[in-house]
Amino acid sequence: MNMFNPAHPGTVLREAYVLPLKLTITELARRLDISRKTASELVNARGNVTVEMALRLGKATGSTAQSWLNMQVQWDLWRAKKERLEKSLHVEPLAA
Amino acid sequence: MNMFNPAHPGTVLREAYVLPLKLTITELARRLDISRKTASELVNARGNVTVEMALRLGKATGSTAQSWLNMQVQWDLWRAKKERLEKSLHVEPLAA
DNA sequence: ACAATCGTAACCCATTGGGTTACAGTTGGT
DNA sequence: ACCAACTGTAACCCAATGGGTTACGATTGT
Repeated sequence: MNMFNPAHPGTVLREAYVLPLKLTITELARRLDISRKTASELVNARGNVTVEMALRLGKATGSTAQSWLNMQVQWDLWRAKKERLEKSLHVEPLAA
Repeated sequence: MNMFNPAHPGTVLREAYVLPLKLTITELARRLDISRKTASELVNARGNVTVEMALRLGKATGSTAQSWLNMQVQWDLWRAKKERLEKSLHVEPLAA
């Protein structure tokens, strides 16, 4: 469970849309109505997919905002696992 | 699709754990190893479930961090829909 | 009744999403 | 071959936010 390195949502965006459609960062930014900086960060797997960005991506790709946010969640959890973050938390069970 | 008002993850936490187990905010904070303030905000449906908080909740409840983050995502999307956020975004489709 | 404990407001700080600007590299037209 | 237009990104800045500490009024128990 949760075994494989999930793709960053920005990577999915690049491989499924930007590259096949030969979109430039500038054109992507224009379509999504965001700055070129934000577009650049996104497709280069820096920066995260926020709720608003997920809505933009859903609208622009015809898929759901859900799916983009889920990718982000998978990515975050994978990164947390790599950093052994969970083990570092000193948490006690709630049920007695 | 996405029809009903989802519960805030903090509300789920309260109704499924805090109330039945008669946990105080103070005790909850102690178990999760967070401040009382953060615990209070969480169970009162203010504040969001971050990745780290989801890991804490997963550990403390025996469920997955995933499920807590999914609740947060549902909540966020629901709120965005209520605020008609999606319609306010001027986005053009990526596919020509 | 008073000491301890409770939940929360006030305040502060570090992080971060995202825009604007600046800039070096590339492209295309003449 | 040159120069104007455009590309992607780094530098910088600001607003929003997660979260801790402290302060404080309310509640509890002995």
